[in-house]
Amino acid sequence: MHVTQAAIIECADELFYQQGFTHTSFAQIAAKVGISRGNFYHHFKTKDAILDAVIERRLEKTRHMLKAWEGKSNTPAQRVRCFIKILTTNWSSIRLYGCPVGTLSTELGKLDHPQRKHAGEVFTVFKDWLVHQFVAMGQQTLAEEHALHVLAFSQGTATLASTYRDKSFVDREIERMCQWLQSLEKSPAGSHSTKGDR
Amino acid sequence: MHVTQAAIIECADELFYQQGFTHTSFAQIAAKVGISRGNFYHHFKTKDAILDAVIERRLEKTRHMLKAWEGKSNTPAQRVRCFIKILTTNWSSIRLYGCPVGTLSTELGKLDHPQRKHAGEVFTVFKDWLVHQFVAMGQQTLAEEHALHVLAFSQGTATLASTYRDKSFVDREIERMCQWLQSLEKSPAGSHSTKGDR
DNA sequence: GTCAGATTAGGACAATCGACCTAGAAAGTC
DNA sequence: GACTTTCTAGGTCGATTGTCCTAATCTGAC
Repeated sequence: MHVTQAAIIECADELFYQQGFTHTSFAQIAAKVGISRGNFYHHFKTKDAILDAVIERRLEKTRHMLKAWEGKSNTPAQRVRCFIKILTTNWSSIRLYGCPVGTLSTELGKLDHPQRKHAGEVFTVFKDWLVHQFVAMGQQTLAEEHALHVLAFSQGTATLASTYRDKSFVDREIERMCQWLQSLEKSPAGSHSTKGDR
Repeated sequence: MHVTQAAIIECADELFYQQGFTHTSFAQIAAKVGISRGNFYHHFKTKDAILDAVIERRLEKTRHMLKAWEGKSNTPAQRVRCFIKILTTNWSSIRLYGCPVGTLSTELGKLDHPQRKHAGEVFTVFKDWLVHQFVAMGQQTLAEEHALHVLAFSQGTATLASTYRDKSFVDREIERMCQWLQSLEKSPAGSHSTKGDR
C-alpha cells in the first residue's frame, strides 16, 4: 500500500534531517511510522533506496514551494527576498538542525556516498530559480554568480546561527542581504539595457 | 606513553573531519594509529573523551595559527584577508570534506551531543580574533557584526563549494569579500573618531 | 637484578546495525 | 466461495558498534 510507503519517506525525511543519515536507523524510522522493522524490505531494499526517495521528495517539495512563491510575489526581487527570509520562516527547525539541504549534502560528501550529487540537486533547483529571478531583474551577466552568492549567504548564516542558536544574528544578516539586493535593483548594471524578457 | 596518546588524537581528528564523528569507529582510528583496539581504553575511557581531546587540539591549533598571522601581516585588514583566503589555502581538503569547524558543529548539533558547545568554541576563537581586527580598523561599533559576517561567508562558501566541488566559485566569493573589506577600510565609519585602543 | 608502574595486544561482552527470510494476514479479482 | 497478489509482523543472520577485562610486555627507578 503506498500510503505506508509515503509515511516511511516522510518519517525518514524528518529523521535524516534531525539526526543525520548515518545516525538514523531502520528501527527508529519504523518506530516513528508505527510499523515493524522487518516490513521495510518490502518497500525499500536498502537504506540507500530510502535516501533516494527522501531526496526525490525534497526535490518535489522544493519545486512546489518555489512555484508557490511565483504566485505570491509580483517582482523578482520580492521573490528573492522570499528565499532570503526562509531562514526566519523555518527558524525553529534551523536553529536546532541547520539547513536540511546543506547538512545532508555535507554529510553525504564525508561518506563519499553515491547519492551525494543527487542531494546536491536540491541546491541546483534553488539556484536555477534564483538565476531566473536575477535575469528578470536585468542581471543576466551576473545572474549565476548572484544566485550562488545568495545560496552561500543562506548556508553560512544557517550554519553559524545554528551553532550559536542566535536569532538576532539571522535578522542582521537578512537585513544586510536585503540591502545588497536593493542596491542591485537600483543599478540595473545591464551592459546593454534590456526590454523583452530575454 | 603520551606520544601514542597524541597520535590517537591526531588520527581521530583527521578521521572525524573526513568521515564525521558518528561514522568513525574505534577500529578505524586504531588501524590508522597502528595499535590494537583494546588499547584505547587505557588512553580514553569513551568515544566522547576522544572527541573532547580532538576539540581541545583544534582550539590549540587555531589559536596558534591566528598568532602566526599576527606576525605575518602588518595591517588588521591584511590579517582578515588571511582568514578570508583560508578557503583557498585549504581548498584540497575543503573541497572534499567542507569546513572542519562548521561540519563538526553541525553534526554535534544534530546528535544533541553534550560537546556541541565545546565544538562551537572554535568558532568563538576565530570570532574574537576577527573582532579584534575590526576594532583595530576603527570599526568598534560594528566589529562583532562584521566578524560574524565574515565567519558566515566562510561557512556558506565552504558548504556550497564542497557540494559542487567548484574552485572558481570560491575565488569569486573571496574577491567579493575582499572588495567589501576594502570598502570598510576606506570609510572608517567611526561615529566618534577613536584614539586609544578602547 | 628486582620490582612497580605504564603500556600494550587480544579478545569477550551485550547491544545494535543493515539486510534478509518466512509465515500469515489483508485486500482485491474472478 | 477459491485464488492471487500485496502487505505486514516477527525473527534471524553475520558484521560491527562502544565498552571493558586480563594477561603479557615494556620501561625506568632503585
